[in-house]
Amino acid sequence: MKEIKNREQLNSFMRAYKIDCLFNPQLMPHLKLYQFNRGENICSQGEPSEYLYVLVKGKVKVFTTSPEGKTLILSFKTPLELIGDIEYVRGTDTVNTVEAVSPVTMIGVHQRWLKKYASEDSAFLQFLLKIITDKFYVKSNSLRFNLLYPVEVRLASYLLSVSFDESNSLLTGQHSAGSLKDAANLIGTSYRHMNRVIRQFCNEGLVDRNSKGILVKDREGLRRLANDNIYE
Amino acid sequence: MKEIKNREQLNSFMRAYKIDCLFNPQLMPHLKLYQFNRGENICSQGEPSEYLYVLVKGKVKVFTTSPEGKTLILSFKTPLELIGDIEYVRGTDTVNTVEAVSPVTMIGVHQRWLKKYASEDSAFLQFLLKIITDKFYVKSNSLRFNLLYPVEVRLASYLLSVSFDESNSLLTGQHSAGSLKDAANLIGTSYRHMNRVIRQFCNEGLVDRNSKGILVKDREGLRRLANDNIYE
DNA sequence: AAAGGGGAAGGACATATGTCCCGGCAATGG
DNA sequence: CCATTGCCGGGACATATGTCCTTCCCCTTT
Repeated sequence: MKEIKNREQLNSFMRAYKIDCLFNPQLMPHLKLYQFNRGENICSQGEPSEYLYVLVKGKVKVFTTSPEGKTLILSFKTPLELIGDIEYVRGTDTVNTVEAVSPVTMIGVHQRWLKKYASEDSAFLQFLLKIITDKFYVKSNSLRFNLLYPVEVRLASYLLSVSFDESNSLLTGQHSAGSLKDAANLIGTSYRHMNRVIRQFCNEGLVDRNSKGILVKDREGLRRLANDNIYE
Repeated sequence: MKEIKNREQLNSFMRAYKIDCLFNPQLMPHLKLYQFNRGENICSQGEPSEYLYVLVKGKVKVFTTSPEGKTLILSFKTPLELIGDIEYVRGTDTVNTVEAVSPVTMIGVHQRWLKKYASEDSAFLQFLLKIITDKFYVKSNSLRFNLLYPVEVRLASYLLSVSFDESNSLLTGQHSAGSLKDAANLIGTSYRHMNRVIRQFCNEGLVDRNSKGILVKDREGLRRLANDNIYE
């Protein structure tokens, strides 16, 4: 993570997403712009939550780790989205880990200033409400999707999510074996079973396997299989 | 549903849950107290959402119906809880069906008055935020639970939820065959498989099967099996 | 170059869950 | 009282997924 000290850029993001009116004047000086590299963690489960972030560019994945050490994917998010909102409202430690899957830009503000200047600000509260409510709605769908569809569909959906960012440009299309292990954990299945499904995808010409990992070949085919993408 | 025209009772509920300060004076005259019978629907998926309800007594179950006609349980709720909050914030039709599983008392207020008198009220907005955020948190856990545990555990959990109300008093302990069919849909499995699991429960002495349906025999045993109850 | 180590893919088997269907029992109507 | 209908429990089989373990390949070390 590194801070981008560019006031003009920060303002232009706020104008682009029409969020400049959400932060009252006293809050403005405490807004900062941050850049995260691909693979970097924005926040980690269990750690104290200090900042509220507004995702304005790039894509992140949100996942949780169970007591037994299994990880489970919760969602992928693209702008406009909030990170750390639940923790801010509940006053708890970070609930889920958030990782950048493409280069990510965020507006960050320390909870201290929000408590001081925004906790009575109805425009800001309404914005929080809207975002959290939408998140809740998405999670409801995700729950349904996960219980109703087999690993095959979830994997297709996962591959689409990590291969393309919010502008739909190809990120890599290439997934190393290491990241595949993650992927298995993330969609809630065993590595073994995932291999089975990958093999099936190879036979169907959807992806290709090489010494480096696997490569997405037929994006449209995957999309057809995934129907509706759960993870975003 | 029937309205209970008892101002004193309404006020005593509000005092008991310390929510009297949430509704500003203009809103007060528009609060009504409603009673729902066991089995009655509070709201139904797809219908326009008009009221925000505050659950102050009893227990409800929340479930969703997929395009293919499968129903899936989302949660059980006990006081203090809101019904219709997501719909109010998003301005959408009812997302999930909510049904009373015990006699239920709710405070209801039409969205029209909320929009008029409460949309800038930061105390009320903060309350909404808190409740919805908690809901979101619970749903995250539920998602994890559903993906990590087999039908056996979910069924035990379900039986506990529908057999006992919020004061933990026994509701019926008896589940008719008809309601079992629902149960299967609700926990996201086939009726056939549920029967298998019930048979297993019988062998283990957890429940008993008779001509009328099944009867919970060993509540503690079920609780042990369910670990942590997902549905509430 | 030979030997060893580590990780990844896939075989073999076990378990969980779904689908189809049949036989029995109870309610209903004649 | 008997025949019909419909629902329910459970058998048989199919499919999805998990677990364990062996084999193979690549890389490092000697």
